Amino acid sequence: MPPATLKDVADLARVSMRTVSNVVSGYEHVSERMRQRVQSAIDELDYRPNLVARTLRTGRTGVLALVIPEIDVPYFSELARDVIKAAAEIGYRVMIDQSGHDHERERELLTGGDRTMLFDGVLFSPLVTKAELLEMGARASMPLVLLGEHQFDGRYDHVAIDNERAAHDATQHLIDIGRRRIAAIGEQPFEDYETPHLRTKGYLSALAGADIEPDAHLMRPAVHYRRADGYSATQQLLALEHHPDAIFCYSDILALGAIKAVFDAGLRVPEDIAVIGIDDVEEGQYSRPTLSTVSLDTPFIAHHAVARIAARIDDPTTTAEEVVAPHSLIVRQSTAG
Amino acid sequence: MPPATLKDVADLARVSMRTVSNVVSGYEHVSERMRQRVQSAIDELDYRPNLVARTLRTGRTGVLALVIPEIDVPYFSELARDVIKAAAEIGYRVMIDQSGHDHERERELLTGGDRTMLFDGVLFSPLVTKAELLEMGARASMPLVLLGEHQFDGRYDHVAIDNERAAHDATQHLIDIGRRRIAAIGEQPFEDYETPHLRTKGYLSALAGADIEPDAHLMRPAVHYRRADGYSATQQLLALEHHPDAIFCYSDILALGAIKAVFDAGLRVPEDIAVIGIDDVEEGQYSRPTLSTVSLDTPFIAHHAVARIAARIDDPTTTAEEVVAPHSLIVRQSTAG
DNA sequence: TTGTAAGCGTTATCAC
DNA sequence: GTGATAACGCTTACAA
Repeated sequence: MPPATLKDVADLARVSMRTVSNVVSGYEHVSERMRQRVQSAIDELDYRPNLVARTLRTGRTGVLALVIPEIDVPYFSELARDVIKAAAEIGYRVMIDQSGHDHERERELLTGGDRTMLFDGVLFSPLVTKAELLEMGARASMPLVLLGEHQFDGRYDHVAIDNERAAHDATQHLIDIGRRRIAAIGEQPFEDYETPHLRTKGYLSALAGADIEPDAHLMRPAVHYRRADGYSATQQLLALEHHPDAIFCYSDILALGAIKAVFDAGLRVPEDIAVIGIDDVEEGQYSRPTLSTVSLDTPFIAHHAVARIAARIDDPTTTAEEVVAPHSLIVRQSTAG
Repeated sequence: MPPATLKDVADLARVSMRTVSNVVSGYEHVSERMRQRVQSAIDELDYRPNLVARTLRTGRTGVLALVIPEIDVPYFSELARDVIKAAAEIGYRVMIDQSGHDHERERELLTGGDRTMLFDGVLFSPLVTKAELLEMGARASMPLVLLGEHQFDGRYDHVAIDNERAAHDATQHLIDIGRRRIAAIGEQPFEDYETPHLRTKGYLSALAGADIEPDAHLMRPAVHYRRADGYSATQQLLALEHHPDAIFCYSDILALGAIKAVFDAGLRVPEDIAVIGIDDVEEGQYSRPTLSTVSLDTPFIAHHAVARIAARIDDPTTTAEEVVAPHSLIVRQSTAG
């Protein structure tokens, strides 16, 4: 037996489809008697509105896309959790799309690609470069909020931390505990991503403030921000004639990989090398040593991102806003002493 | 300017909508001249088929739902990654739904809830009890594949490891390295979930095989399978007069929480207490000590689950299959020696 | 307050 | 091989 339709309900209740629709969508001006009659027909047939038909008619799907590089990177899965929660609170569902570090795929997702109209808006945690982003802006047909990026040109809504200050704070903390040979892992020299650049800027400004000469050997790139990348970058640092006495990693799991590399080399964290990350993922509270980090307040980010996209869906002409999410230094064992 | 429709393309190419549709969907019997003419009109208008309209007509959305308790639990985010990948390979997209340990929400998701017809099938990693599952079966209107559960009654497709044997293997390994007071964390005594029960069964059978008397004090429940649950359960084990010399945890992050509790109490892993988990999440390769575990082959699980659901969508009458995923013991530092 | 009917963009059934 | 046209199930002017 196929699912009941609006018409079936109307026939059973002996009213018009219009009236049933009114009842279903909670329209105000329906007499109580009608409402009862219709409701019992709905119950009897176990009627559920067909969302696809509704969407075709209204143009609204009630679905948001969350585009992230990889769902199994803890920061993104924790962000996804918060976004799904925030979206549910205002009646949206979330479809997660993995860009998988693939620029082509990102572009496709943003410009609509082969899946037009499957969602009302996009929350986008991009890997794209500045140039690509601008180019896409021209084609993107959908409400868009950028997460984590800080490219304010008045065209997109943004929700991000102050990356430069966050990196500065982390580096400053390492200086404050007396470290001088401070390495940085996470720059992406061959890409025009804004986030790593801003973090490098913050790292360098903190060094400058302490009159520490930056050393190019201590700045290691990381193609992706995964544990293995932090591990191998740290191995290279340890192979230097003078290894660093501290490492600032541009993500927590990069830092967790770094810590393992330090111990595998027979050195200790934090005694020989202090390590700090960014993100404050739960894993860092259980690692040994526990991980010092810069906390990003993902619930805040998720809440504001969803609020912005909802506003933009309701009124596409609303002026773009830039929301700066708070961050805070969290000192744990990996930088103790 | 609103997006171009099939009709716009037809008008521009001076052909009927039928012909355009044929070209778009790659129908065979279209003359090359027609195809060219239509294609250039498509390009000129930057036409993209409206998936919602197509769905309304065909009844297929091309979307699968993946229902899991929490996306930010590593096992689930890694599973999600593999499911998304496997689904993409055969043209499906995935919408992730968090049940959040909420039975009511699970039921709603399964019976269609308020979101009928938004996806073609459901991949369900359930927390529901046996009784609920059977009850739902009656109402569920959608193709369904169960992940991780092992309730074979011929009604649902299942993809799962042999939970009992996996637990047996883990426990046996602890016995093999000479441990006798072997604790288990993860039973859920107040719930009728099958997975924990099966693991407990495997744990007990391994003990029995080694003539070790089970000790109720060494079997600690865990409401959820998060790090904090493993941590607190282990604290309770350590408070016993005779603490265990090994702990088998029903998930990896439970085990990671357990390891932290052991060290925080001034004891060592594996010297004082060996620890093993189940799942083989990446985090366990970077923890200190690295985590022994039972590996689940999530790509296998994802691949077969997606294949089954696709088969069931194509033919709802196909007989339910039970796919048993392979598992393998992985010995790392946390049980060395 | 309720009924009638047009139309959202496709695909599919019929003819030709 | 191609063209007209009727659904798919819903919302919403427009009427009554």
